[in-house]
Parts: sequence; structure tokens; C-alpha cells
Amino acid sequence: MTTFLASYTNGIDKKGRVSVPASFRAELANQSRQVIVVFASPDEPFLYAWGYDDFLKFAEGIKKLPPMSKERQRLGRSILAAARPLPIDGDGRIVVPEHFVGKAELNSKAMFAGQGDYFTIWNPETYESQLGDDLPYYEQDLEALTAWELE
Amino acid sequence: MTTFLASYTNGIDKKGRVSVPASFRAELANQSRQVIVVFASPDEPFLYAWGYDDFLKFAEGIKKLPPMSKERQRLGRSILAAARPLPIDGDGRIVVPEHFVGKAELNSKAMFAGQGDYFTIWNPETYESQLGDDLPYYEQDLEALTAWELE
DNA sequence: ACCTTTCCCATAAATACCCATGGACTTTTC
DNA sequence: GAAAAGTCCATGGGTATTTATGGGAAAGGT
Repeated sequence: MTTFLASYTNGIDKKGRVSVPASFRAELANQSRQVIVVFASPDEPFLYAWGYDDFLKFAEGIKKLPPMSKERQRLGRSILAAARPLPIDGDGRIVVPEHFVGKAELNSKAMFAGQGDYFTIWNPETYESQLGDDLPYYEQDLEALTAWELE
Repeated sequence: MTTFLASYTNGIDKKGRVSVPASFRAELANQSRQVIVVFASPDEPFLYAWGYDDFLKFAEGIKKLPPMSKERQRLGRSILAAARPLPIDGDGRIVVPEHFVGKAELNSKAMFAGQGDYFTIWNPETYESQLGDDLPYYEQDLEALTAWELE
């Protein structure tokens, strides 16, 4: 099972390239294609990123819905069509499309945050302030976690 | 398994030609015929497009209905009879028939939206406004999906 | 013969590929 | 134990390839 841990901040060069952290690349090595599938949530200021196979598993869930149902159409549009497979080049870098740069307000640096089976990409400053916003929820979230585990 | 991801906007020239996005062509490479099977949604302003083999499999579902049932006849008319295989030329382009141009209100640009095992073709502006209409359903659709996945 | 459709080639821009550098950290050597 | 050598990684820049797209030539239909 893929597990992305830790966080890293790398520079975005003038061609729009960023190095994917080496430890994340190692984690992706046994996926069938060396791409990360990135998508911007419609209502959050960061990018989601999956290994190819792991994203496909997610997509399979959508494909199982009735092919032309309204639900499936919407999920297809907001997730499948919104996603983009970004190939990792020989030097371990991806090119972040202009559209995503805008969504996550990236400028010179990109922050990669491990989230277990996926990771997220942030403007470093946005991430810092998010951490502050998270703080008040910490205790109550922890409780939710242990409750879940005990089931 | 075919999986179309991401979305791309390409121009329609005065001969009615549009480039099929390269990543979609790559996805179609292992189909037995290099055509995309297109039909217009009867009640919505866009076109459905499938790889040849995948459309056949989809059509099997219709063929399985009782041969002379009303349902089967209607689906036969709105999907099988309405569908049209469009060959992909040597440069990776298709010619969009006049009839489809009307149905999807295409003029100078066509938007290709990956939907998993098929993709849809839109007027870019129509698509944008559709995304806006989708937004309110996003959270609830996601929940339905994960509920489905956990089964 | 004319109009339409298909095929073929040309070009510019975007993308992918290749190699080089410098820094941090490890390992080896004396 | 300190210096030297080696490794891995992020990053910069140049070059080759691919892609979208325009136009013209050939082929087909009426």
C-alpha cells in the first residue's frame, strides 16, 4: 500500500517544473505508470495528488455508477475531467499546468504534504496558516479517530 | 481498461476538423478500430464519445433487453441509430458532422472532457456554466460515491 | 466538371528528453 | 578523527520530439 509521509518544499522554475520529493517518487515506483494524477478540489486552495493506480481505483468507483446517470456525469466532470495525469520526467520532476498554479496560488515554491495514500500540494504560506486553523480541532478530531478504530 | 482523464479544448477549423487530444488517442491505441463512436445526448447539449470496442460492450447491454420491447426500441433509436463512428485521420483529427455541431452548439472550439470509459464533447462555454451548476451537488455526490465504495 | 471529403506536408509552439552543476550528506581512506 | 571521495538530490539550461493546426493536392461522389 502506498504511504506518503512527511512534507517537503521545492522550487518551481520558470518552465513550471518542480521536483517531486525523492521519497514520494520511491513510493510511486511500483505503480504501473510514472505519473501523478492531480486535481484541484472545487472549493479548497490546494491540489490533490495520487499515484496512477491508486487514482484508477478511485475512478473505478465512479465507473461503476450507471453510465449516464446525472450523478455519474457530475462526478465525472468534477473529478475525472478536472484531474490531470502529470508525467514524472527522467529527473523526477513534473510540470504544473497554469490552471493548477492559479487554483493553489503557487508562485515560486510548492509544498508537498504526505497524506497517506495520497499527498497534497500547497503554497507554503497557505499551508502554514491552515495549520493554525487546524489547531482548535485537534482534540476533537483525535476523539473521532479513536472512536473509529474501536469499532 | 480505457480511462479518459482530464479535459482539453481544441479548435475546429473551417473544414470541421478537430484534433482529438493526444492523451485520449493514446488511450484509444489498443482498440480494434481507430474510430470514436459519437452520439448526441437526447436531452443535454453535449456529445458522448467512446472507443470502438468499449461502445460495442456498452451496446451489448441494450442488445440484452427483450428484442422487441419498447425500451429496447427506444434505446436503439436514441443511442444505436443515433451513433456515428468517426474515423481518426493520420494527424489525430476527426471531422464533426454538421448534425452534431448543431446538437452541441459547437462553433470555433470543442472541449473534450474525460469521463472514465468514455468522454464527452462540449462547447467550452456551456461546459463552464455546467460546472457551476454541478457545484452544489459536489459534497453529496462524493458521499454517495464513498458509501458505494465501502460496500 | 464541380463540390466534398480524405490524405499529405509545413510550421510554430508546447512538451519531453538530455546533460551539467552544486550542495548536503555518507562512506572511505589515511 | 579529519580529509577525501563518492552518492543522491534538487535545479538550471539546451536540444530534440510531439502536438495542434493551417493549407494544398489527390481522390471520390454526383
